[in-house]
Amino acid sequence: MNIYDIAEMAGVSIATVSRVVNGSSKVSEKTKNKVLKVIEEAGYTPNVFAQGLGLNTMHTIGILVPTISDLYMSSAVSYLEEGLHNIGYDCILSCSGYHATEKDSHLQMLLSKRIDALILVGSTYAGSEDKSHNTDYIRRASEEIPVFLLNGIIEGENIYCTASNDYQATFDATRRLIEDGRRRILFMTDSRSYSANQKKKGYIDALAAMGEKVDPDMEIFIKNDVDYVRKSFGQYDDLRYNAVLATDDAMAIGVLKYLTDRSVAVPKDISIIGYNNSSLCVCTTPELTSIDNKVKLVATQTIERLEEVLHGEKMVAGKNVVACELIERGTTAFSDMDPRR
Amino acid sequence: MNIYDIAEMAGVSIATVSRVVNGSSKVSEKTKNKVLKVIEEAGYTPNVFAQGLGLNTMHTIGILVPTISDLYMSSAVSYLEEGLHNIGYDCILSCSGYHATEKDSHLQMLLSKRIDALILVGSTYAGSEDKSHNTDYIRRASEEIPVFLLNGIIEGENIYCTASNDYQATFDATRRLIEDGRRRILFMTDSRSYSANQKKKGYIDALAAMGEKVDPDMEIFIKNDVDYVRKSFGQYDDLRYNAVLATDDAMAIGVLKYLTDRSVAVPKDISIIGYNNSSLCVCTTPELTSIDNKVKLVATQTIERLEEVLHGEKMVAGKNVVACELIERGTTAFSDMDPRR
DNA sequence: TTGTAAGCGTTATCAG
DNA sequence: CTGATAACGCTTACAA
Repeated sequence: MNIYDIAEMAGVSIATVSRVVNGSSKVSEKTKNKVLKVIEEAGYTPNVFAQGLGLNTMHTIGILVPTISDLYMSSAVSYLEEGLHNIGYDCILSCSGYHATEKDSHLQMLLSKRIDALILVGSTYAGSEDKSHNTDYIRRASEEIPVFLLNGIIEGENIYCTASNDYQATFDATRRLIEDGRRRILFMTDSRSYSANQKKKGYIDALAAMGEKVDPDMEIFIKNDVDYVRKSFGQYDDLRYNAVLATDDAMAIGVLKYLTDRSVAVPKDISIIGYNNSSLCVCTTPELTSIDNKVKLVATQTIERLEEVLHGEKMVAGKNVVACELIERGTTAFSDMDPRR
Repeated sequence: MNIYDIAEMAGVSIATVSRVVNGSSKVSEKTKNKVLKVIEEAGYTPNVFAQGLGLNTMHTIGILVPTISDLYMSSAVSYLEEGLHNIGYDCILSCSGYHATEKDSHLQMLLSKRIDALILVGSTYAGSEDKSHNTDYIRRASEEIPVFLLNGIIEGENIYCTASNDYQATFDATRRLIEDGRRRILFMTDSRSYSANQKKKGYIDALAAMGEKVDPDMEIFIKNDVDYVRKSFGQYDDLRYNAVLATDDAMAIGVLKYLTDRSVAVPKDISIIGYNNSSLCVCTTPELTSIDNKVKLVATQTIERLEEVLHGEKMVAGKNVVACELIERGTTAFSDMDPRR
């Protein structure tokens, strides 16, 4: 069942059928209805491969994500998919893991599918200061199609970034803790990604701004896993911390669990702040205070930029930043003297 | 840069280039190397649209899921994507929501992309006894391409199902609770999907098998949301339940939160069992006992069946069932008298 | 408004 | 082993 069959049945040429299918205006109402009726009855669907060949697009967007089995990523992809669907694009999903060579090969696979644009989800694709993972492969991709980074920043032609302001978020959170009398703040992270670096910078700058000394021992690199953190956290006892700022909720919960096991009072003796404001936060006791990095907003704005770029708009902002919000729950108890309350 | 360019540069015909690209054996080592070198230097990549047109496939699998923003679904998709990638398929993801018309339209969108097979994730696609959502649209899809259900069962030609044995799981869990002296077991669900029905049946049959009376009031239909359950659960106080069996972890956690707020002792006075064994389970205090429905195994087996079917194997099992496992944590305290321990 | 015909870039069937 | 050449099913100037 192809366009020739329809043309014959309707007694018109294939060009006319094509025009009807594509909603071209230059078809008389009469023939249009005739053709539509035949299409309907025959149950005809255009062959997208042939369409793709002719138009050089299949209206497909590639989404690359380290793993979809992560609350932040799956949430982001959920919003992205919805937005793309609304503007008539399908999305092909690829999970690359965190390893550089895998990221590259998955990206190549996506590019070979002739996608119209590429969305990279998560700051793991934004490289970091130590050149351990570089971003050349992304730049190369951007020579072929527009590349959108969700929660990462790379400067470059045809690269469009939307990220939450993680620097400001940790800066504010750290200052808030210090103002509340917590001066020994543990900073926990599991990554050297762009985002992780921003968070760390915010933490350090806030310490400095508040006149506190920056102690490298207070920066902890650890696996982002509740059980792992819970079981291994004893090694940090002698740091005599009274607050914890984690770059992911699961780490924070690991600490909370550890402290609860040891009957340490949270938040009375130790305050804990997580990151992402995931659904895990409301499960713990006490519930976890967390920084909401506004994944919905970031995803929505990514789609808006994408739509602009794909519609050929010039002058689309290459960089977009969204403010985070501290969601206070039971693992912190800030005094009401804070100016922002 | 197309096959003609390469052919010219290499001084061969396009047929030869095509053979080299597709690794056909009938090319001399010499010309093969010559062509490969030219391809390498030119950075040529075959146009997948043209390939698709010729071969009538782009090696793409459609994955339909109600939402990717759900721990079970995202975990399933994660395993599916990995498996598909390994056997050379890309996946195009579509999130349909739970509404019948949307499910149908998203499925049509996927079919129109000429995918090689369709995977439906989650029992929401398997319909239910009340004909509120029917499964005709799935049957129709199966006339065009093989359809794979992950965690749902529909009988039919060209439909292949892999599901966890939810019936047995709730049957065993219920019996276990009764044997432990918990005779007033609340059953909570948020759905009338195939899977939800199986779970309910297991619960009811176990009650009957153990000589307990089945009280319809003990079956609670409620939203699967921690906060919602927590805030609204007071209305069930007079049911005087001493155990809760929920069809999803979030619901179970809502109850746990409610009971903790009211200082009810869990598991001493009330036992709680969740479902899915999600990452939420280890976050609560006490941690949540949950039924592990083996999403990894189900996904892996789905991919195995898919590979068989796509490789043209006849006699592929249309129905596959995987056993669940009760993961005991802090919200239950079964006595050691239980025969299975 | 409609039709004709030339691409789009492959694969695959034949001959040679 | 290699090369012409005909599909594959559509879009789109260009004619009419």
